[in-house]
Amino acid sequence: MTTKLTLKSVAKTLGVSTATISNAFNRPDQLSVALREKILGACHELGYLGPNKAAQSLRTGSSGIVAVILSDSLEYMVSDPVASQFLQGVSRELERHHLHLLLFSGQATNPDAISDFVDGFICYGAPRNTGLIEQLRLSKKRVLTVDFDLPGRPSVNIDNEQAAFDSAIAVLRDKDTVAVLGLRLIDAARSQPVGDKPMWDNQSSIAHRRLDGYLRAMQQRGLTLAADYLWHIPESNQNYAREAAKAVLAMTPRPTVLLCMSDLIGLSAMREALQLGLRIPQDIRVVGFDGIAETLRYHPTLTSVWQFSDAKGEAAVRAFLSADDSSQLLPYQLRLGESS
Amino acid sequence: MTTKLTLKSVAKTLGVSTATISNAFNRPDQLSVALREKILGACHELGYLGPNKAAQSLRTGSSGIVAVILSDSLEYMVSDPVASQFLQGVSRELERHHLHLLLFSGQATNPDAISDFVDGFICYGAPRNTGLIEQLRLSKKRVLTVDFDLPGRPSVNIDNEQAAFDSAIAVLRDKDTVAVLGLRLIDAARSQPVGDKPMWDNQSSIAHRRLDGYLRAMQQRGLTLAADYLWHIPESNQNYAREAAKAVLAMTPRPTVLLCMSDLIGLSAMREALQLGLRIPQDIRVVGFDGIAETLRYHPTLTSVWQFSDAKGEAAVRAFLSADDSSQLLPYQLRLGESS
DNA sequence: TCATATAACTTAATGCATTAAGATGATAGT
DNA sequence: ACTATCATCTTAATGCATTAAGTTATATGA
Repeated sequence: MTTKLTLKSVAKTLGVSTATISNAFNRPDQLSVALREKILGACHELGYLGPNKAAQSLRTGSSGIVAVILSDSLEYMVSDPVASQFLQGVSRELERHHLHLLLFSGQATNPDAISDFVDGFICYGAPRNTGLIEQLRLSKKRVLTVDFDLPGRPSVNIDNEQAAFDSAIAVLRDKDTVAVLGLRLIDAARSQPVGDKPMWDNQSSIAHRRLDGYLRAMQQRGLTLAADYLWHIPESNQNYAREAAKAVLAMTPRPTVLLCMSDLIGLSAMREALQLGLRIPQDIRVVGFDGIAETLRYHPTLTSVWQFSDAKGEAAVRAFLSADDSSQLLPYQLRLGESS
Repeated sequence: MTTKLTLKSVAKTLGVSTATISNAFNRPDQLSVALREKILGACHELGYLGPNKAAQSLRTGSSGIVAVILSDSLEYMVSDPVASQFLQGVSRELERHHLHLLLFSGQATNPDAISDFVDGFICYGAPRNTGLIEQLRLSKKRVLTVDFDLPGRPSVNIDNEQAAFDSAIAVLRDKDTVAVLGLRLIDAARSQPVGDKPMWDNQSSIAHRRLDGYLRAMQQRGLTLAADYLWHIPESNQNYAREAAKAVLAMTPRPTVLLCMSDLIGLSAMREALQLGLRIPQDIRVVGFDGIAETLRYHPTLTSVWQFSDAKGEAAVRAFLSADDSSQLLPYQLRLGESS
């Protein structure tokens, strides 16, 4: 049985001190080139792959791993094009810095369980789980939030209110009947009109910021949002969206404009409208949000706010790594499509 | 400035030994109930969340984190329905055991970098990167492979050869002209006929096992596979698949059967065939592989081998956690659709 | 009453590494 | 020739916890 390989055992084998082996791996300037090469060669021979990272992390307080917490379930996130774009950006930028990505869902996993293994958290989307928010608030590690705010923590976001305003103002006309297909406005698992149910977390959620923007644009056009024309959709997915679109399109008077809080919702709404024999944009205009590639392949193309989620992922990592604790707003772009 | 919270500092504060604090968290039977509750209460007060996991992991050699290595890039995996199904299963089963999932791509990340933080590796799909294979072979941690074999390591898989045979034999008739749209058969970045280029890793790759199954079925029907009718597709995605399908359908004689190594390829091939005005299954029959939900929504529905990737993910985790080092073959199911 | 078992804690060795401070010998400057 | 400097390596304190073995005090039994 070969003895376990550690700094100590390797040092003894080579007849040098542990400090020297450590320096050979971490601080080349601390020893002669000849000895360093001899050591690294011998380590390779022996099969010693370098200092144990857990010990290293314990000693130095840094592990090179960044945790990305997804507000929704991993399963959902992985299938949502916006989130997966964001993840691509994060992953790319982390790789550039030779850091590793620990991905997990805030639904099921407890950050405390892994907090000691990571250098910090990038938290994507406002968690519904208030316990999680509390843990992040109290965490001693660096925490960066994306698409929502946490008191005292830096964040990366776009100006959702202004972006929503821009997209709505570009589409709305006098006399329009407007319906809003909103994302996660209340605490309900099915698509339904918001009615007078208590809204979720008015402060920081992107959905409410967007709603504010829509309402401001409507106000400016002299329009009001009728009671049942504001819909809650629990997740940005086709089934929930279709359900809502179908119901909204059946209402009297029928909306002439659908303001949708995601492109996936927008696309579903358009499909539903076409199925009913409505013409776009003559009978009904549709506005999305996010900017996903699928909207370009589909006809009519969807008017939407493009927010470049992959760049957002990269920006999030850079903000996470910087010492700067201020929050930043990223640029977005309104792109008019055939849907309006 | 409040002092750093550690076992030691908490122990001093409470006037007990570090061992007792440790036992309060890990071995309740080692101390009186009263003291334990007093300790846990005090820790909560102080904001001490429990023993540092890095130190714990260093001492005990176990961290509660399982790494899942994806042979392809994270970006791709996340968008492939088969892989994402698998991941769902893995994630679900890990959560049941209160373990955490560290997800990363074998392309960009070095397992050695995180090896010390995890309890082992579940490796999904044969990596092209031979360095990675070597690292996994040499790893001191537990390694379980899925969809390929590594000498001396347990694996989870289906019988790809037999499954491919079953699907082909159910569709093939005498006088058929057969084309195979294969996945990752050679080392090339574009879709192309395999020709006489050297095949990739004949031993364990699922693609070659499937090819063997197709060929055995053809042989049994008295058919042979003509030279340019075996195609390589670099990745299971729409663009690559369409390219290949378009080329294959333009060949003379035109194939009457397309054996496709994934459902995504099968769907793309059907779209291409319909676009050319061909009737399915009268003019051309198509067979897929994997079993993804999208094939049920599409018409004609695709004949395919269903392999229940989410159950495979769960099985992989169970096999990983068990002490059993033997490999296991999971059941699959041939489902005939309108495409044959 | 005294030996013995048990419950409840503590001591101290250990896991694997980092790093400031110290030791040693060679080189250089005057 | 003597001191200052530098390169090169070692010593030893430290990070945060686990756990076998040891210590007390209390309970049990004859």
